[in-house]
Amino acid sequence: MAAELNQLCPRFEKAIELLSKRWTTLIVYRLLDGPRRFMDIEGSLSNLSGKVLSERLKELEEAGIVLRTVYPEKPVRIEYSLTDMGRGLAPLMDDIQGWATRWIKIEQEQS
Amino acid sequence: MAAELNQLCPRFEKAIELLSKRWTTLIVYRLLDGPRRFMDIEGSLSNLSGKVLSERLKELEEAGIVLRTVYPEKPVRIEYSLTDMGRGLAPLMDDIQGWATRWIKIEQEQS
DNA sequence: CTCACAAAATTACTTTATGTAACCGAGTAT
DNA sequence: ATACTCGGTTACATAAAGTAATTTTGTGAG
Repeated sequence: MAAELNQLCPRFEKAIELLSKRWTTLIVYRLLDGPRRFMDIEGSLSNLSGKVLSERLKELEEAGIVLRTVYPEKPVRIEYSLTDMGRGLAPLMDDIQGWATRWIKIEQEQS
Repeated sequence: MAAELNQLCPRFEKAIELLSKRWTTLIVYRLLDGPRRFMDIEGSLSNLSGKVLSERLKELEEAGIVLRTVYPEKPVRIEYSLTDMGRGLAPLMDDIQGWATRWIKIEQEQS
């Protein structure tokens, strides 16, 4: 019956909703290096299917994080890049990297 | 046929795998305020089911992020709290909050 | 001890999200 | 025309998450 005592900040909630979807963070991470084509992203993240990549890119474009650019060249070329909003996620990635380096242990196979 | 050109840091990958699971970040966020009981976490995050909360807490405990403490009181009390590793995620949360405040727009209902 | 109670977890079942692979469509090259 | 590439979708199969009932564990009442 009682409402939640501690409401979350709606922006924070929205951000989490976006970022904690499977693959989203890794796609953004890949795009931090620069613009990439559909194929390149798909090929660089194993187990990521074209179907889901397509969905995620649409969501990210809709959210203003990713920009889709069509280059009308010989074979038309489509590139995905980060907007300022997307590049604003860089410090976040650094935090994750830093935290992971400090705390995550990778298990070596025992021979 | 060709292997991926840019391998991800395994620690980074592991961190993302942990943190980008649905609910994980929000559970950790709630625990940043201090220890909480199962019921309290469940009640404070709408749509989070007890089943998944149970799974996530086990994963987080396994990963060393969350500590489960049993207090043998009148009705036994079980509290979940963050370890140092878990508290190490605080800056990340702050970054997300900062990014969200800067970039996320919340749509108001039009009357 | 047996019964009832409460919180923490689990189980069975339904719904949603993701993975797989085949296919479409536009543009080029042969 | 034929075949090939890239971006994208569709149909179908599997895995993850939501719902609600149930079990477990430990208390206290009788």
